[in-house]
Amino acid sequence: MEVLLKMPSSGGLVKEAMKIVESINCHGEDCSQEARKENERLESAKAEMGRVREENKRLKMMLERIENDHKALQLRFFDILQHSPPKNGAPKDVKHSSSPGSHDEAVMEPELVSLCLGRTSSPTDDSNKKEEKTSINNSCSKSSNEDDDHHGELKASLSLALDSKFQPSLELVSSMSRGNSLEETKEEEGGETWPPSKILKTMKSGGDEEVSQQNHVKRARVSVRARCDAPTMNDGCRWRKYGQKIAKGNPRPRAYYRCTVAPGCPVRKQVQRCADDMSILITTYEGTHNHPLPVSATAMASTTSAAASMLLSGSSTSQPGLSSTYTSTATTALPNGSNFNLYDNSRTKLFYPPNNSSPLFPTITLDLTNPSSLPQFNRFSSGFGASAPRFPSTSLSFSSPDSNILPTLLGSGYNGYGTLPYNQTQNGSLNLGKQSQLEQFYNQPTVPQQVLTESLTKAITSNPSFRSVIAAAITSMVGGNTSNSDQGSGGENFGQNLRQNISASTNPLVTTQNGKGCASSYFNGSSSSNNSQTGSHVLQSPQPFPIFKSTPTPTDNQGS
DNA sequence: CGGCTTTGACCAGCGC
DNA sequence: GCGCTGGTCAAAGCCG
Repeated sequence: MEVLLKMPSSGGLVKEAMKIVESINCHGEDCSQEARKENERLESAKAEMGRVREENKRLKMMLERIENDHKALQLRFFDILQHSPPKNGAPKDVKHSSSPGSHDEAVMEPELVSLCLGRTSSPTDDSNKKEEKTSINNSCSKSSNEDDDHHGELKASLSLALDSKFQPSLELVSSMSRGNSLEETKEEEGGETWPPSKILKTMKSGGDEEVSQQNHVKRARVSVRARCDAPTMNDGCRWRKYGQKIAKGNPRPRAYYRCTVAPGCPVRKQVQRCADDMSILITTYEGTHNHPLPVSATAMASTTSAAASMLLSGSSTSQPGLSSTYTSTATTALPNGSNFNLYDNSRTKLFYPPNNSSPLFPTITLDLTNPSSLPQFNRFSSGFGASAPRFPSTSLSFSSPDSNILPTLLGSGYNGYGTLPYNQTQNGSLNLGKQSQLEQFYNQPTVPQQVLTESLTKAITSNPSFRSVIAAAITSMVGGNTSNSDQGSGGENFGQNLRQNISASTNPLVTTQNGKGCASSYFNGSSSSNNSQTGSHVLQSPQPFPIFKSTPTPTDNQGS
């Protein structure tokens, strides 16, 4: 693995070394001059290595600091649990969320991956509304907890893992639920966030407890913009269309789909063409799968989960009065976008739209249409269609040109909550969104590649299941588009190498894709949307996702 | 026949 | 209260 990770080395060190090796073989009179030059190169290489060492040291310090933060948060979490009166045993659920009832669900097929989009609540009893305040994420926690009981299974919960290192995330949720967020409180007291009352009725009458567990949880919407000629994106899940509407401001109808992989799965998606560019398909995902996902669906699920987690993390930490050590220092100068710091160097950061007074359904947008405009953080997504957004929208860019961001990301402790294995650097994971950063990072001539290599090697080898997860994630980022030679060699090679060698490289997204990718053409230019949405940040992936290929959906639900 | 799509109706939230 | 809009339901029809 280590060798594989080192393969993508594309930076100056390797080149320098090659040149030095070449110089050793030189013959003739120019050798002395050449040798002098090579000496100089050697010196510069040494200097660079020194810089790398310093960087390494810096990263280690950062990691230490994050671990300390984590421990503090963990202590704080337990402290809060002890001091707050238990609500129907909810805290206990947080700690030990595995229950006999959930066990069956958690026992998954080896090729299934449990993915949680956004946050979930406890799958225990939908009538215990209060319990949900403290048992958010339990459903995913269970999966992760079960993971411990089923080593070797290809499972990856993209939400809260019960690894102790994830505890701070629970604290964040807990803190938020205790009333630091007015909106959240109102939401919870109102008792209706998602699904709507009708759905609730249906769920209750239908006796599907799994579905109703997700009530009252602030839910992120993850909107994916991608060029796609097909009616919908093939994200690996099975969807059933249950409605279609003409949305205001967009002549194209909006189609509503429901996940049918499992009978009671609450996950919905909305599909709509962009009003300004009909070739852009906007798919908005809502909810959390309450069932194992086929591997083919993990790429999208992991992507959306990562985005949702990022969004939710940001939204939670931005709540005024939040009794968390996580504070927002993100600066956004939107919409002009010249200043957009996702993170600072100290703590988990959020990127939250300035206009976030009522984040009932915060939306995060993954803009996969414009990988070429990396410095553009101000690419505003229309969110969903061209209609005025009902909810504040957050869009982020996966592709920051700032190489400094990666060390921050890698050690940012972004495992705030809504955690994903991808986010857990210190837990041997890598944020999916950061994956792209990583690719960029690799392309920087001065990056400490060895540091990264070691970190990644450690991360990957420390967690067997993570190997498969990262493979799926990387596959989703780079796997399906090997033909795009102009997309940065380092990261892509990295992904390819991983994809070819990691055990879970059987991702159907890779193996079955037939070149009908919808996102093969990139959006270049800024005409894609009028996107006047205030405070939107766009997640842009420098790599098109292989999932955006034609879907078997026979009918064109986008109308014409 | 089962699963899916289509489509008009219905409902809830929100702003005026 | 009314109208607008988004979201969902459910009957009807289609399809393999």
